[in-house]
Amino acid sequence: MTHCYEFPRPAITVDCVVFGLDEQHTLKILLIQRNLSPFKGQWALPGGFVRIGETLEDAALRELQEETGVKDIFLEQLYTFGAIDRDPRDRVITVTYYGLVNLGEYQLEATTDADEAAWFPCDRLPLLAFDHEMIFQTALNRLKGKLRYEPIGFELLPKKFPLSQLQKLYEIVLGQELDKRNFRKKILKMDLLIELDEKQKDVPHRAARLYQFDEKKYQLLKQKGFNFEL
Amino acid sequence: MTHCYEFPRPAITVDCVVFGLDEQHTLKILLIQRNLSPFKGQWALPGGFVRIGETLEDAALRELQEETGVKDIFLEQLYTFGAIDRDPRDRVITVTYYGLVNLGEYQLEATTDADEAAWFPCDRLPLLAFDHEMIFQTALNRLKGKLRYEPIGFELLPKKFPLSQLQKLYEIVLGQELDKRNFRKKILKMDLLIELDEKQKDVPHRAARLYQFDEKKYQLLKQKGFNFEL
DNA sequence: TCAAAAGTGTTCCTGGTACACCCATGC
DNA sequence: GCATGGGTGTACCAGGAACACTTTTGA
Repeated sequence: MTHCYEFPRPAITVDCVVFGLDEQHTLKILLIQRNLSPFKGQWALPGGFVRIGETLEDAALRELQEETGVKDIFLEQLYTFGAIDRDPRDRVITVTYYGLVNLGEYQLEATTDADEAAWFPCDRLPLLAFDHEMIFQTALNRLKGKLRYEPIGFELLPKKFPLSQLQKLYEIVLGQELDKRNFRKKILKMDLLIELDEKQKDVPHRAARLYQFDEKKYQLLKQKGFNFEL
Repeated sequence: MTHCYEFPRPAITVDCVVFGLDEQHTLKILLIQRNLSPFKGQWALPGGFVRIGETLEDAALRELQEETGVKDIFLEQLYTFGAIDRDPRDRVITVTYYGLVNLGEYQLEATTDADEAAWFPCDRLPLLAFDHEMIFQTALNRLKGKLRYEPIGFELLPKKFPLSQLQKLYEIVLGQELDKRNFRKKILKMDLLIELDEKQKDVPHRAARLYQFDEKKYQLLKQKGFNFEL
C-alpha cells in the first residue's frame, strides 16, 4: 500500500544523543552499528522514522528502546536538521533529542533490531554516519551550556551520590577542575540536596555521605524565580 | 501529479515568530490573517510548507517574505512542534523560528499572498490559529532567556542608537526596570559598543550620543571564551 | 526658565576565588 | 601506619546594587 500526496514530502526521522557517565570518569554516548545501506557497518546515533500516529518524543523514546533497550530516561529536544543532502537517498529531516542516563544502572539489553549498540567515549568516537557528528557536537554544546544553569547533571548520576561524584561530573563535562570547598559551599547553599543518613559502601577509604537531589523543592523554587546556577 | 511513498508521511511546515520594537516602547510580533480554511479569518504566525528542495531556514525566510514582505532579518531556529492533532486536517510537524527586526526600518509591504499582515503588541494578541499561541510563548521565553547572555538585542534596534534605547529594550523584554548608571557601566565596560560622533536629532531635549554594536569585536572575544552577559 | 532626558561616582555588601590542613577508613 | 579520598574555614577581592545631582537642549 502506498500513500500519495499532491506535493513531495520529506521523510521525518528522530535521532538521539544519549549521554552516560561511565564509572563516573568518562562521558560516553550511545551508538548503534548500522546493518543497512547507506553507511552500512558504520556507527550512528540511534533513531529512525517517525510514525504517523506518534509524537516526536514518543518516536525518539521508541526508537531508542527498540535499538538499544534504553528507556525511561531524561530526554529533551535538541535541534532539527534539514540540510537537503544530509541523507544520500532521499530528503530527510531529522528532529534530534539529547538524553541523559545513569550508566551504572543500565546494562545494554539485547536489541530487538539486529543492530549492535555500544557506549563510546565522547572524545574517541568512531566515524559517524550521515551528519551525526554535527548532531553530536550540537548535543555536547547544549549539555555543557545547560549544565551551568539547570540541574540536569543529576540525571547522569544514581539517585544517591556523594558530592565528590557530582563535582567530578561537572569537571568532566565542563572540562575544568573545580575547587572542592567552593563547589560544596555553592551547591549546599542552594539547599536543593537532601543530606541522607547513608554512606558509600565498599570503598577503600573513608566513606562519603550520600545526597539526593530534591526535585520537588527545585520545582517550587523555580516557580518563584529561583535560578539554579553553578 | 502525485507523490507516493511506502509509508505515510507527515507534512512539514515552518512558522516564524518575528519580534519588533515599536517606537522603542512596545514589543510586537508579526501576524497574518488566514484567508484559507481551517481557522479562516483568524490570525496566525507567518509560515507554510517546506519545499522539497529548500532548507528549513530558507523555507522560513521565503514564507516570511511572501506573506509579509519582511526579509533580511535575524532568524534562529526555536523548536519543532509535532503534536499529532495540532492541525485538524492532517499530521503536520512544524519547525519554528524566531526572528528579530528593527521595526523602525520596516514598513509592511503589500503581500503577494492575499493574507493581511500586521504587527500586534505581545501583551494583546488576538486568538491565534492552531497551536500558535504556544509557539509564541515558547519564542517569548527564548527571547527573554537569550537576551541576558547573548547580544541579540541589537537586532531589535537601528544600527545607531542611544544607550537609553538599549536600556529601554532590556526593560521591556525582561519586564523590570534597570538602574541607568549601573546599566551604562556594565554595557560600556564590555567595550563592545562603538561610541559615535553623532547625536540624536529632532528630540525635544538634550540629544543623546549614538552608539553602534561592534559585531566583529564580539565575534573575536567570543572565540576567546568571552561571555556576553547583562 | 522650564521640562525632559543625558550623563556621571561613590559606598556598601554580597558572593566568588584562592588556599591547606585534619579526619576517617580500609588495607 | 600509610594511602586514599572526605570533610572543613578564612581572608581577600571583584563585581553587583543602591543611590542623587548637574548638564544640555529645545520649546
